Amino acid sequence: MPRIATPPDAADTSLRQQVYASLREALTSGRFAPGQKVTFRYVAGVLGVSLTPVREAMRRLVAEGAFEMNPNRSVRVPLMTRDKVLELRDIRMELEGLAAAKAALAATRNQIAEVRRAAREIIVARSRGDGATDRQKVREFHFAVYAAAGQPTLLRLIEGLWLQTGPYMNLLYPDFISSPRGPAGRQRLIDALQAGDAAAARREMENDIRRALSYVAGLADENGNIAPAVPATARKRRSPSAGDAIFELRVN
Amino acid sequence: MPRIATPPDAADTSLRQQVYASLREALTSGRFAPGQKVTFRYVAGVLGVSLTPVREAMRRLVAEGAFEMNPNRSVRVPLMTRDKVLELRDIRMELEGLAAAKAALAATRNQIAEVRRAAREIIVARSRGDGATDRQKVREFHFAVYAAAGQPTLLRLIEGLWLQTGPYMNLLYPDFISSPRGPAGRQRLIDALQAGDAAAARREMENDIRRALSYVAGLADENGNIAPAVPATARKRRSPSAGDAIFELRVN
DNA sequence: CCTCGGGATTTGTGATCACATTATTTTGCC
DNA sequence: GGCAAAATAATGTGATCACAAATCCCGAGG
Repeated sequence: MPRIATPPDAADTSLRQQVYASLREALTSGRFAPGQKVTFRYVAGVLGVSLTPVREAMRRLVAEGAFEMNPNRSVRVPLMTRDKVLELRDIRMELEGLAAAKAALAATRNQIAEVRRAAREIIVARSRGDGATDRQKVREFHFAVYAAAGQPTLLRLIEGLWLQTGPYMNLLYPDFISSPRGPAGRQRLIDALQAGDAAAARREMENDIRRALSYVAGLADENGNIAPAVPATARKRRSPSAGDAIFELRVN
Repeated sequence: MPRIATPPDAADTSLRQQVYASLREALTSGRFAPGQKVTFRYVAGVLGVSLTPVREAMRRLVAEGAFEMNPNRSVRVPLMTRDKVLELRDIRMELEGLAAAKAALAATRNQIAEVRRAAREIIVARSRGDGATDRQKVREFHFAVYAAAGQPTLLRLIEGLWLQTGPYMNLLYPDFISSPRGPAGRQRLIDALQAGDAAAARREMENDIRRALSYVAGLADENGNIAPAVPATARKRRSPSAGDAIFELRVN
């Protein structure tokens, strides 16, 4: 198996890294509600670690835009607006289009096979109405392409962008996802990778992102807000503890 | 005065933020040598603060790619390779081209005036052979354009990319910079902004970045390395203290 | 019933300490 | 004198504590 662009912190076993991975997982799978307040001590309590690694992990996520911090120091899951979605759409079209174009020029046979496998699994999950697996496989499909581009910095940037749009991608279900244009587009993308046609690969990737995020932008209310804030945080009076099941520390 | 995209941490007076700004300044102005080892305690000693804010600032810079951390836990200024420059070139062409295109559609009269002013100051500095001011004004010119795009996430991404290429931009002096194509290109970019011609603005910006970073990539040696490592760190035996003059804590 | 104030609580920030691991220097042997 | 091994120093990591600012809660006053 050829090695593909491996995240540089693959062997990082520090608590900070585990907390970071846990929060990232929780964010992308939608276990935090938009607008929800998330305190350092709460996370530290649930994960059973001290404040130090939590602070560093959450500060990084703030820097990446996955959390936002008010000037009056409180960390929240960002609310999404139409303008923000449109900005992210245009950025993602550029970067993920670039990655697809590079992948068309650089992908190995095995890497293309990975892409193809993910595409098949999307169809299977979708036929079963399994939205969670569907989303997971869509992610694998995209990142199989991006990994094939062999550009580590580009991959890191794209991961950061997915972290910001991720919690809102479930808004695509079930209405948008039923369109038959998705599978056809993915097939054309695979064909372009196979043929080494960078321009076509870029075009297909751009179209995919444009369609999905334009749809999400269209869900905004008259104020431009999408998926409005949950009624604040269900304030925990008791001290949080492991097993609160919001998320878990992922041990490797 | 119309509001333009203001950095979200404009009013952040925390030590962490000041350390972050100081290190960023030191990196972009080339006060750290590529490959140089930079320890937490060293920075803390020079800036006269404890490890805590230094750790958080440097961890963020590692996440942004401005420092790199070996698995055997030592933080270094990254070495640049031809492949990395070419990857950054292509990413920057996409994102800064996008920003220029957006700026052409959104720039106000005052924002265009800012761009024009920076362009004039580049010419002045260059005629004086003042490389440091030249670099500073080139940066101001570019970011005046990006700010006019009014896209905060895009601006943040571009800042991160400049942080990575910044220390190597002085390699453009004095040979590359003497080309007369730079000023003419900037004028065409200004004209495109004025005319609201997004495609032309994007083209000029892309050409500018392509020329500069392709030149830098061409400076690589036979191993693909650019500006090889300085002879390790001038190891400090005595404990570092304020006034070591490598960089200073910027107090607001 | 709503509004405003004041005290208790929560929460992020920064400093300090202990510890394990890595790096460096010194020592001892051939 | 050269080299390996032990000792010493350096360094990142995580926990804990103190503190100030922000927030929350509750009751007095209208």
